[in-house]
Amino acid sequence: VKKSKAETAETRKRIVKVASEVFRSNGINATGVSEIMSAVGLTHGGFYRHFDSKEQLVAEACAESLEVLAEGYGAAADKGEMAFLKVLEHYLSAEYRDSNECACPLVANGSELARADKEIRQVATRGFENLIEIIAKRYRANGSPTAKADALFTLTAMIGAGTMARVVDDPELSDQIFQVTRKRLASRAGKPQRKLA
Amino acid sequence: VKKSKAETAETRKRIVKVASEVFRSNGINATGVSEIMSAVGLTHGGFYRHFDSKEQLVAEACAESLEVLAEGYGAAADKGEMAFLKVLEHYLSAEYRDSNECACPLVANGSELARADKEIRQVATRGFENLIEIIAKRYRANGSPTAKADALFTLTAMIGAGTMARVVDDPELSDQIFQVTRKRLASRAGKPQRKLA
DNA sequence: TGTACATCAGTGAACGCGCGTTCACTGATGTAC
DNA sequence: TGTACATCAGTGAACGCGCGTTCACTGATGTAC
Repeated sequence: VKKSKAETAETRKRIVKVASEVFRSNGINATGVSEIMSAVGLTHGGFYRHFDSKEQLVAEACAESLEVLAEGYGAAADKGEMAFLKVLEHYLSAEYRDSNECACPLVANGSELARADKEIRQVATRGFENLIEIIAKRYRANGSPTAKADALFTLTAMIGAGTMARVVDDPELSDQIFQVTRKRLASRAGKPQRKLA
Repeated sequence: VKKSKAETAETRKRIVKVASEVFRSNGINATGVSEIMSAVGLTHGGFYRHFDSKEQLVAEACAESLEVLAEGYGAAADKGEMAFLKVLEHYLSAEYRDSNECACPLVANGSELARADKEIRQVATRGFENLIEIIAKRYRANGSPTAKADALFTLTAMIGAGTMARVVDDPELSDQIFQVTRKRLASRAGKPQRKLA
């Protein structure tokens, strides 16, 4: 049942796309190759026509997630400070958390990625650096003399907040984490000389 | 080969202790019951004389890790601001990261805990709240009117920084994450009116 | 205090299960003439 | 343009393996008399 080259290429992309979603919602170790292939509508045996190993898929899925995230951040950043802040704050909201999606693999899979293969960590690092650059550019446009440091602090703080908001069992505490993080990151977003709220 | 009650109780504690270390270094899903029992010097079969399930052990190991962490934080906090800051900064240092230990399960296992059982998340939440209270008390002593918010922001930002410093493949970038986080958290530690660095 | 017996910590084989991966096979696709 | 053949995407059974958990067994511990 050979498929055309176009179909084959599209199937490969669909596998990566689906994997990026499933890994983020269920975890990397906890997700089997079969589960992904079923979600794509295929059987597991065909997987190795497209990838050398599960690890290769993890790397590509992680890259895909981070690229999509960067597109969103980049588009918002280009629309000015308010639009950008709005996107950041969306990721730090209870509604978004409760949607049971998590666009960011650094939040959804952070501690698994820290123990992953060299190749996977490389991909994660590149994606992280890319996000940092997008955020730093926004801060630079706002006149911050410490834009890269601002960006590093903002993004890592967001990742910590996103992670803990999902760990914590108590919705009120989870909301408080989001609230304080939103408030403090907004107050320093490109305005390094402003007082803390 | 029945053991005395004292021995049995001690064995149980050792299993929890060892598990708390192994889960933090190798991950929760990636660590088998056999691996932990071997590290304790026993065979896997005896595990269920002490615990109902692996999940129960995960919960107790997580609690143990967070209690030990809280003791360290608490002791440092009682010694004044400088001692406390020194401890916080230790956890945000390259030497500590490279020791391949990670005392904090919220960093080491964050994304796994977010998907864990109700009981495990409850334990993690209680441990997190306990840490928040210790940090908030320190900030309160420094005269901050927003001590709990300060503590939430500080700890979640530390968790994000610790996680990303371990994900990232490039030691320089990893060090930058620590550096900026140390600097900014120190500058606002209990001094909410101070300008940003 | 000494003896008889129930308890139960720890052993190691075994359970069913799902994992990542391989493989013989099918049949449509793409290519060479 | 039509035919013959090699390619290869996808199937589904099978591989070895390690997982969490169970269980019959051993023999020292703790208890009842």
